[in-house]
Parts: sequence; C-alpha cells; structure tokens
Amino acid sequence: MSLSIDQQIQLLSRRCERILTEQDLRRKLEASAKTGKPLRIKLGMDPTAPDVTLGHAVPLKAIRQFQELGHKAVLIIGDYTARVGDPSGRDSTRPVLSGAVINANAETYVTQIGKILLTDPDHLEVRWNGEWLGAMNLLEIIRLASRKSVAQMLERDTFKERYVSGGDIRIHEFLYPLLQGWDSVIINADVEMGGSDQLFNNLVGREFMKEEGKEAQVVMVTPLLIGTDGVMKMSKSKGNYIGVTDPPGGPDGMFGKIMKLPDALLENYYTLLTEVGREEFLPRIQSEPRNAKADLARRMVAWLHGAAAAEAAEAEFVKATHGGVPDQIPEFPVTKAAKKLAPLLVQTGLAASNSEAMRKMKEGAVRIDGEKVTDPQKEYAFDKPVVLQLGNRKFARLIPG
RNA sequence: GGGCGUGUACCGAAGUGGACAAACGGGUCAGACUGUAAAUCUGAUGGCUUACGCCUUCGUAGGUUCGAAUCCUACCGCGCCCA
Repeated sequence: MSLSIDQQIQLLSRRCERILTEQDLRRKLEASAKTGKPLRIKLGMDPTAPDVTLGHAVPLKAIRQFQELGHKAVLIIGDYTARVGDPSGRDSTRPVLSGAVINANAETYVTQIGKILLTDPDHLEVRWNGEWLGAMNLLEIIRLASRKSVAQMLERDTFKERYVSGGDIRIHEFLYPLLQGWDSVIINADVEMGGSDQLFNNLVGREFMKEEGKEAQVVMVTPLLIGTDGVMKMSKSKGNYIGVTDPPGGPDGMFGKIMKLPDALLENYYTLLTEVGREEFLPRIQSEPRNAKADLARRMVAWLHGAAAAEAAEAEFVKATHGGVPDQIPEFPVTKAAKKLAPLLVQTGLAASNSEAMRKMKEGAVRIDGEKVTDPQKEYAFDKPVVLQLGNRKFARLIPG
C-alpha cells in the first residue's frame, strides 16, 4: 500500500497545527521515496514524571504514522535537559530533578511509549541526550549561548509573561531551548514533532541546523490536548491527565475518566486520538454525546489495554452509574456492638475526618445497603455483612465478627 | 550593598488590632436533575463522638497587648527600583 506524497501529507496533517514548512516536508518525503532512505523523526521527552499521558500520545501517534510510512522515530530521552527543566508553558520555574529519579522515570517512559510506537530497531532509535550534552565543556556551552539574544528569548510568551509580571526567571531556563535545539544538530533530525508549546524550542533546532550547514529539520507541532478539567493543557503537574497506563476500569480508571470529560472536549479528542473521520464523529457528538463519549472511551481502552478490557470497563461503568455496587470492594471487620457510623467512615477511608463523615450524613450521601443514613447520632449494630457507601463511588463492605 | 514591597487555607486572592476558622473565585466532595460521572442548579469544604464549646492554622522565631493574620523585632523566601 503505497500512498502518494499528497496523501501522505494529508494523513500526517490530521494532528498538526503547523508544519514549518510544508514545502520542506514535501521535499524530504520525495527524496526519501526516491532514495529509500527513511527520514529521522525526532521527538524529545523529558523524564520529569513517570506517566506518559494521552497528551503525549498525540505527537506519538503522529510519529507512529511516519513509522508506518517507513520512517524512523528517534526518541530523545532528555535525561540531561530534565535537569534544566523545560520552561515552556510554565508560569514558574520547574524543580530540578536528581539523576536517580530521572533515570527511573526514563525507563518507565520507554516501556510506556512502546504501547504507541513501533519499537523494532528499524523504526525506533532511543538516545539519551546526556550522551552529548554531558560531554560539552563550558566554552562550548557559552558559545552555544551566544547564538541567541535576550530579546529573542523574551519574545517567548512563557518568558515574556513571567518577565512582565515580575515573575521569577532563572538564567538556566534560557539554556533549555538551546540544548534541545542542539539535540537536533547531533542526531540529524529530518522532522521534529512536538506539542505546540514546543514551537520555539523546535525552531531553534531548525536554525542551529542551518547554521551548522545541515539540511534544516521540518518542525511539526500538534495542538495541545486539553486536560480533564476542560480548560488547561493536559499535564502531569496539573493533575488533569489521563495516563496511557491508567487502569482500564475502576473509580480512577481510563474509561471513567473519559466519561467524565466535559462534552465540549469530544471533538478535540476524536480528532487527535482516533482515526475516525470528522464527518462520522461530528454529527454523533451533536446528537448523542453520551454515546459518542462511551465510544471514545471504548476505543481508548481497547487501544491501550485490549478489547476485552474495554468491554469489562464499560460494563463496570454502566453498573456503577446505575447505582450498582462494584464487584470488588474493600472489606473491613467490625465488632457487633452498636456504634455510630462516623468513625467507621473514617476507618474505612470513605471520609477524611469525623467532621466530614457527619457532614456527609447530613447531606444524605451515606447509605447502608442502599438505605440513606441521615442522623449522625444514630447507632448501628451489624449482625450480617453490609455495604457502607458514601456517594456513588466510595464503598466498603463491613464484616461483623 | 541600599530603598520599597510581598509571603494567607488544595490553588488564586481579600482582610491591616476584637464580631476571623478567616470574604470571594477556582478546585474538590456531596445533593438534585439528566442522555453521562457532561451541562445546569443547590449545599458543604481545618480538626475535635457535631459543640452557639474547645483546639490548631494566616512565611519562621520571639515580643507588645485583656486580645494579633493584622502592631514591633529578628530571620528566611520572592519581586521591583537604585547602585
């Protein structure tokens, strides 16, 4: 199945907000087709936290498309740059991580990325940028730093906003884009793929390559996936993310998290995370958003965990939203003596404190075997196992004995 | 090095001697409703065996006062300006 160059570009454009430049991309694709030499598609990942999110999955999926067209992904583990901390899209300085944490994170990254990319050596090359960055001496670093001006740095929104508002900017943060750009020079990238917040960094790579007399990389940026809060970009540090290794079901599982997304996000998710045609999903989102969302959830779980897991997760979800009790809930032994419920709610972890437990009882959120308990003073004796429940999502089975 | 600011609960942000467990917004949790755990509306949101009672909390440590998040001193972090 060989696609024309036009078809290839169309395919690759689905997830790309900008391609700089499309002419360059076309030229490279044509040259590659002629020579049979695969393009090198760079993606940098900072191992700052051990979870790959659906947000990362967007550029990864785009790279997967390149792989399937015969090209080679070059994954750069930013073990060195992680020690600088990417300032992109940040309103504050990132904490600098220790080497041990970075290494541990990097390993889990590579495993997780295997869920999305082809990982055979013909299609994937993994490099750690400490390999060359760690070998630079101070003189080289200073020379690298001399290639960009302070004004150029301050053009970036992320710095400009912080600068104008009197925020903190540390000197080392300026080095980040330079180091990332240098990576491109070293590995001879043909294309650098990244989220749109990476545009500046990636363009630095393009410029550096030109300055080094190399053929400049094409920069392709994907739109940012909005996080589960429906507002901010999905990110680990904001806690609004869905991880590719999130369990399929359960209260914090992938299926449930997707069902919990605001409806307004559906178009964004369908476009960036599936191959479903626009003309197919758009009307569906309009007319039956609930089912469109369930379909998306099913697709995501099936993609990352398999079809069986998707089915199970959906069944579990449906049951839970119809007031059912999950199959697997934690059990707690209780004595038979009559007692108030508040301390039990705390002991079972359903409530954080006595005060909260009593509050929730008054709000009508607490049930025993499905029956509302609203009087915090009332005492209960248990002679058979019962299900203690707070809201629709927190359960514990009490076993008298 | 000097001057001026600033530091509040999960986050943002009010409060500048008592009525402050601390406005407001976000988040979170819950209730109602629903096509969903979406949207919308409502309520709650430091702790204490639920009490118009007590305890802990407003950068840290002391101090003044009947009484301090609010005043003073020192220290720490951050910002701006001058050098």
